Amino acid sequence: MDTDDEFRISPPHRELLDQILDKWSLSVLNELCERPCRFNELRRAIPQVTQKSLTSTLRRLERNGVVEREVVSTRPVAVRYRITPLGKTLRPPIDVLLAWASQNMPAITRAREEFDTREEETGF
Amino acid sequence: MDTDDEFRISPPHRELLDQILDKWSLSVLNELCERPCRFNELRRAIPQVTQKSLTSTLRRLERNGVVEREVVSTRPVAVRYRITPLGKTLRPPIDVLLAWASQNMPAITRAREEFDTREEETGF
DNA sequence: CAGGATCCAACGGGATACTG
DNA sequence: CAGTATCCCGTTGGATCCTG
Repeated sequence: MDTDDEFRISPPHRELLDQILDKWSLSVLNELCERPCRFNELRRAIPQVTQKSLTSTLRRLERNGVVEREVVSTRPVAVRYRITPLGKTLRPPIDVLLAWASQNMPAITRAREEFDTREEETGF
Repeated sequence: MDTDDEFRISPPHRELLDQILDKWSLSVLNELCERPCRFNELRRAIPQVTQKSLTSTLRRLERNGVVEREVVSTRPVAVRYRITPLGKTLRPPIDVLLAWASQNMPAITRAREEFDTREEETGF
């Protein structure tokens, strides 16, 4: 009876999604899907991200095995980030999600406007 | 040439995903996909959520048009939350995502362990 | 029952300065 | 170049008390 009552989304799943779908991860993955990038290339590609956030995002993605970090020992050092095979498998789910977002953005915008005007009338 | 260089994920998409894939939204949507629920039913169904977080989550989902709020004027009042047609269209994308998570959880767990032990060796 | 209001601690994220 | 280290602040989230 309690078979799936405790089931839900499960904290591990939740945590995983948090780590991979967070603010900058999608942009980074998007970028790395097209080509390997160096640190500052990524910064330029995603202008709004700060160095700190980019660093922690990359670390997180690396830890979860979807991004790979390769240090080229030149002078000065170069670091090359690339997507892993595991990381590539993320494309389809993400694309499905983004497709959903694109398709339903108009409906959602309308819903928001309705909601907001309803709030104004009621709230005041 | 700069055709899709500025493209990326677009803030609206990003914001949308933030509002719908956040910590509690998935659990709530999951619950409401099965049946309409009252406020305290949801609290019981998702024990870890606080009243405050549940309230704001429901408001957000309502504003985005994926959840509907119906007030039944009894004594005391009852409030019934249900998923909207738009909300139902979220199922497939979410399921794809969760399927990915389930399938790759082992690989990810391994990646994390490897990363963490590598860190220990290097860090210290 | 279904929240609103408030207080507070923790965390993420930005800005800045510095390093191998 | 690719970060690390610090400071700082705004937002998030929990806990608690209160209400129509």
